[in-house]
Amino acid sequence: MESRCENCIIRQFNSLRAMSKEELKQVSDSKITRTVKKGEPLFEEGDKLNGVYCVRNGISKLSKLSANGKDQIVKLASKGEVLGQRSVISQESTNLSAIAVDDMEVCFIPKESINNTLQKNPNFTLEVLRHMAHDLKEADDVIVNISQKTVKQRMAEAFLYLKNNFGEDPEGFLALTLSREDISNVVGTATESAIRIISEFKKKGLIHTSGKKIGIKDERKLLEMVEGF
Amino acid sequence: MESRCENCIIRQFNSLRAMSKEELKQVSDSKITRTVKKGEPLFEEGDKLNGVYCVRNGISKLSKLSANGKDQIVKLASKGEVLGQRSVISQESTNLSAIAVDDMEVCFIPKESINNTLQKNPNFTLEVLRHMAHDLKEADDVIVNISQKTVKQRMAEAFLYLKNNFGEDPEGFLALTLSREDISNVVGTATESAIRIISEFKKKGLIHTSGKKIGIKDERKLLEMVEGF
DNA sequence: ACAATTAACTGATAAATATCATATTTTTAA
DNA sequence: TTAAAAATATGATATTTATCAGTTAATTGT
Repeated sequence: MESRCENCIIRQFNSLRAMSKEELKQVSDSKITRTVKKGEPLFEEGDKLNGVYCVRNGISKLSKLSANGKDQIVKLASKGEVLGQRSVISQESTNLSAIAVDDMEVCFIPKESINNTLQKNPNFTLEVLRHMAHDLKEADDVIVNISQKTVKQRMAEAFLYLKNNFGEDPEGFLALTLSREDISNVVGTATESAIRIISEFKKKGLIHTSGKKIGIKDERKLLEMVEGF
Repeated sequence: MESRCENCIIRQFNSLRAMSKEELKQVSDSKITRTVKKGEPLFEEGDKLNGVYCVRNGISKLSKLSANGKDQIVKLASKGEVLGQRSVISQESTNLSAIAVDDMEVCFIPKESINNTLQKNPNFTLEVLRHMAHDLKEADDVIVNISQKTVKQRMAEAFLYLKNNFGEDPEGFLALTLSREDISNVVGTATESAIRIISEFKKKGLIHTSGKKIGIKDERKLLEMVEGF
């Protein structure tokens, strides 16, 4: 199970690929592989992080608690994503909680290895910067979506997002199964509203469900709905 | 009017301060100072940027057009901020428009100077990274605010934000005067709703107005409103 | 396997917000 | 300076969304 970063394919998907052999070796020697059970936190809002987490398997939700007690899910991170980077870079406590949605396997990399490389290897820093630029662009899109689209449109968008990013299982259901509450926290609405819209979409033949599993039936119509037709 | 970056105090407020003398010299030689009149764009959504803009004076709104034809203002940038960085770094067209809210004075810095330094000076890259980490954190906060707070709470927050970031004029009005429409685009609501809430806040003695100028009268109560009391 | 807990669902209603219509004020440009 | 255009303002109403109350279904731990 335990293995060397140098041989880890996951690395190809994130900024660690810009590390030199030497640097990777150091990371590999200091990293700790950890499994996290569904529902358990990797870290929580306000924690001081002593390193970053590289996701090898499973999916984590990044969320922030609001004053009224509801969580808002800001991002769903899967294989290859590095979590906690922002906090380590700005040397502040995290503003987000990371909780496993699936059973996860992650590598913890102490911040020293990261900071060292950030200071010495401009390629690595630039690579991290590019990733963060991408995240920021996505965050801007989320802001516009949330404030300008209806809950129904955002729900449709969420289903398409889940299909495009996490795929479908052999029976045609979304591979990532979220609870209704998690869905409502992604979309930013009340859980009852999310459930109601799921029922409505089902009646209209846009999706089908089985237990908490949801499958997309009419992608075209969902897309039109997102666009506002 | 025209001056050398080496002597520019604005630089202290942004990542350019991490540049070496040599690098600054190159920037200074290639930069172009430009004035932008109120309402004119620095750049528009979809443009390919050939460089970044360093704000010397005035204020710019960064916004994104949504499908329903409304703008969402994602950020207000003032003296010292560098605009267009993300686009230059990720080598994509911008996802935001930058439009002058005030008369502005900006320096255009060709992307070559920036990219050169990004590749060679890890301190500079790290500095840019830190700024972007900060922006990303703020964006996350905006997402949570928009999805979890009422329009009234966000209006109250917007006024406090304007006071804290742009200050007040001698008569106690917010130094940055935005149109009602711009305010609604910051908050993410219909213009009529924004106007209605301004009237309500006025009646309740939270703010006072004179034409389009708005002044904060009861900061404490506004704060309580943001917190949800 | 089953009681207990939690999640999913539905209806009724209230609250928040958007939209449309229209009046008034302010700004702009000829 | 003044007519035209744009921005601000307010009322009436429709729509969207949240909240509360209660039911049914699914999960979990023993």
